[in-house]
Amino acid sequence: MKHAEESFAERVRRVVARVPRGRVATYGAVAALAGSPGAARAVGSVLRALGSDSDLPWWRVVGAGGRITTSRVRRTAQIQRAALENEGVGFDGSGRIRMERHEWEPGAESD
DNA sequence: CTGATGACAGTAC
DNA sequence: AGTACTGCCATCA
Repeated sequence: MKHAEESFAERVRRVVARVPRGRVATYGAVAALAGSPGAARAVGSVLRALGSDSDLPWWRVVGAGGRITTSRVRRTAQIQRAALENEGVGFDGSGRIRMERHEWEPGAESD
């Protein structure tokens, strides 16, 4: 069935919702999966405007190289890191996520 | 439609 | 390795 023209935000939410627990995806990857490669910044805007009633696992979206970029908005970085560690995501000594271990590979969701 | 903004990304120093 | 600057793209006034 054909869906109506979904906005970029709609597609982003859908992609983020697909990210399995214990895995993370970069903004760039989400943007590409949403159909607009290079729109990483736009992805950030979408996630920022989510809301408290959103069940979207926004914390599974990280910056390039597994860096937490949410520090730009607030102390959200602390919450995000706690949530990720809670899911079993490992960080290295520099506060970066071990992407080699936790980078989400679309299609290969079998763990 | 033009301009400003922003949970980014890549390059330069 | 950390900071600064530029580029890209979607949303908002």
